[in-house]
Amino acid sequence: MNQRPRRSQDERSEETRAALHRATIRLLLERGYSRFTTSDAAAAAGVSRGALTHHFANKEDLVVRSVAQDLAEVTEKLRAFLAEGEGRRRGPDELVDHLWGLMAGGLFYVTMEYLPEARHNAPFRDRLLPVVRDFHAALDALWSSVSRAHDLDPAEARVTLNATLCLMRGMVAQSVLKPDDAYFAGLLDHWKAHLRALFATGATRRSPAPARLHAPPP
Amino acid sequence: MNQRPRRSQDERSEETRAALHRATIRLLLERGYSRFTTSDAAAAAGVSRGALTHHFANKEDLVVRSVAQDLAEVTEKLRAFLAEGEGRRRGPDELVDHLWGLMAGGLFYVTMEYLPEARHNAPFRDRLLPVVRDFHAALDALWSSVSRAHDLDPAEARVTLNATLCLMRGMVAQSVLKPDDAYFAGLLDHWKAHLRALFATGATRRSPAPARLHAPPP
DNA sequence: CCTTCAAAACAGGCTTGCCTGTTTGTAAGT
DNA sequence: ACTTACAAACAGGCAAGCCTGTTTTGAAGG
Repeated sequence: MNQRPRRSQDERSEETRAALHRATIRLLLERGYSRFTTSDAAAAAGVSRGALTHHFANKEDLVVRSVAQDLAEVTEKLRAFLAEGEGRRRGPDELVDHLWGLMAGGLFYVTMEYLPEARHNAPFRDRLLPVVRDFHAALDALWSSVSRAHDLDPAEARVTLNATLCLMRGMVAQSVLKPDDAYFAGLLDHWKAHLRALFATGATRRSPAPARLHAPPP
Repeated sequence: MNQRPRRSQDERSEETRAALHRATIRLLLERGYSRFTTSDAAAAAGVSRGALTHHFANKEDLVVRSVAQDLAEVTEKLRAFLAEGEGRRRGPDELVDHLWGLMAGGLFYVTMEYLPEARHNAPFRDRLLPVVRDFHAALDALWSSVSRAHDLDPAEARVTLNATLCLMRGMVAQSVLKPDDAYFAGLLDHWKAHLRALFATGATRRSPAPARLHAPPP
């Protein structure tokens, strides 16, 4: 029937692992961590459970490496988006929309699946920590490029853009039990206005941003 | 030995249910939903598993009613905090600190435990929806009282304070895999400055807040 | 006041299904 | 030939729901 091309061992392994990575992320998104079984992962990837156990030490190992792979791909997509708009001085609105598409499009739903496990499973968390550390480092590097492109104070921009992601994480979490698109659109509009103000002032080094005009009460 | 006072049926039931509610929230916080078993809940509450099954139809029922109870208590605590500072015109810093204490002190960790289950278990979600709807309604009512006390535009204040909670949700989520207190302190400072600016301008009805000074790019 | 009895509250064992890690067996590459 | 990649059966554990008894309470009747 299907005349299989002769693949090298490395190719076979790589294809099997990649298929399992994809299946794992997809199943985490669609069914959640508690319903995610290694049998389902193998079936969804089109390989046997034996193949899975051969390539991954255990369930945690499969999830950690799948998440690492996924985050690397997300980083690359975001880098490409920012690089693409490098010359044409895009405003913050498009950045917000793109980040929201990323987060609400699955990234943070997957994150919400493994966070509880990470919180209660120390070995799992310890393996995940360097993965997300690298991800956050990559984000900070991207935020630096944004601050350079828009002449913003780098430290200020980093805080602001990290706050943007935190806001979106909270929104995605809330969206699970609050089916109200207008509410979230309103929050995004509010935030876009805030960012436009910060971007427009330039917020150059040492100059006080508008949000800092008022000293704390005595 | 211990001469038990004769309790009415209602008292017995209420005490048993309350003990199970408390144990459920505590175990969700400490061990997570996936590790949360009805046996553990009964043991932690000091009652038998039979007592649990008598008062709660199933595991979901126990969790939903425990969460509802917990959210009601949180609402009451927050209401008391706001009422207490009604006269003395507290600034937004104290509100942020109080909300952060609430969220990071357990509230959102518990939420993160049942959100994934709610996302994939439709009956569970359907039972949870009215519970959180009431909670959000109570919050909006509290935000209204804040906007009244500080002469803020009610709609603007509602969006801002809901954004505050979303930001904190995202921060708490991130804190699971980012052990960096300085990072979160920086985000909170940033947000406090933002709120101080909004509160100081008064942001009376129809008057443009500072964040709205700049029109979107053409 | 005391007895009686039904209903609610409680206690604990059983069982079935499922999922993980392991082991043993087979085929494909080098 | 020998190692790696894959396949499938096995064994152990665990938790939810169910089911069968036991105790406590409340109310009515004598």
